[in-house]
Amino acid sequence: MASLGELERAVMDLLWAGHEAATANTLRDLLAQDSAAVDGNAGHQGKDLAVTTVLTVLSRLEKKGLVERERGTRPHRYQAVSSRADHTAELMHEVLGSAPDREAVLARFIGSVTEGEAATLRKLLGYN
Amino acid sequence: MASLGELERAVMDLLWAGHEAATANTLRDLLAQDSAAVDGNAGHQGKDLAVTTVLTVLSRLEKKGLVERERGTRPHRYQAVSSRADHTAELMHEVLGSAPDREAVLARFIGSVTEGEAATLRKLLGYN
DNA sequence: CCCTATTTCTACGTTACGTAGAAAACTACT
DNA sequence: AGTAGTTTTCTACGTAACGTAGAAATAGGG
Repeated sequence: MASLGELERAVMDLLWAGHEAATANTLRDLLAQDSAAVDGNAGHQGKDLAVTTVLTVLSRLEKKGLVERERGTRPHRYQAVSSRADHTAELMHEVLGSAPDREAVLARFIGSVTEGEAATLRKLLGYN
Repeated sequence: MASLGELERAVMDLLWAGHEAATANTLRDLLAQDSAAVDGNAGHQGKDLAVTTVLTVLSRLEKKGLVERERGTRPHRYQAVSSRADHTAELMHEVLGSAPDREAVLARFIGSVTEGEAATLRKLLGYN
């Protein structure tokens, strides 16, 4: 239920970028950043969307619980509820799910992780 | 691109069950199993679907690359291309993606894993 | 009080999915 | 071979999600 469309993801990317810096974005900010992304960026094309389009997407993201909106200030301020890393990790858990074969899944998962990441994981799992 | 609908997942569950046993399922098999699932099973309701419905779903799953169909035999035989565990692990990697913050994601992910699973992971990662 | 920026409402096109009828292809039985 | 039953293909419709945006309502600023 937490899958994102292409544009939704693009918007979340902008909001996530601001999440680190605890930035509260206005619609204008987002549109500006989006246009700026035209240069260089391979992923999303800065398609010069209508403002209402982005607004709609923001509303949908809010309904999905991914975005929080400050309604007090006049240009409302939008921000990601959680960091991209948190969100992604949550998604991973969702995918892993409550299958009866969780451990088998983890085994396969670990099997195809880079050595560097394996090292990171060892560190994270603590020294037994 | 590999997200499944409710019915698609139900069908995959049947096929995955057969995957272990290297069983090649015919449409009849699947329908029978599905009806059988009416008893007890909490998840999917054995809704007594039309045969064509299941066929359609199987075709879509085939197009998605999740199901392989033997066209030689007359009642075609359907089977999951990979085990559920493999598929799920793959999905997890897909979610983890090629983000620049892969390690951060892994950190969050590990943070919310049960102790039993953590132990499993340690084992899988080798004694370091 | 009026203009402009912002937000809300409403809506349309596309695609994925659940669902299945009609028809075609094939098997089997007489 | 002819007919009946089974299996597969083709086509299609309804719903929901998402990209997209116009029209209208709202709120500040001068």
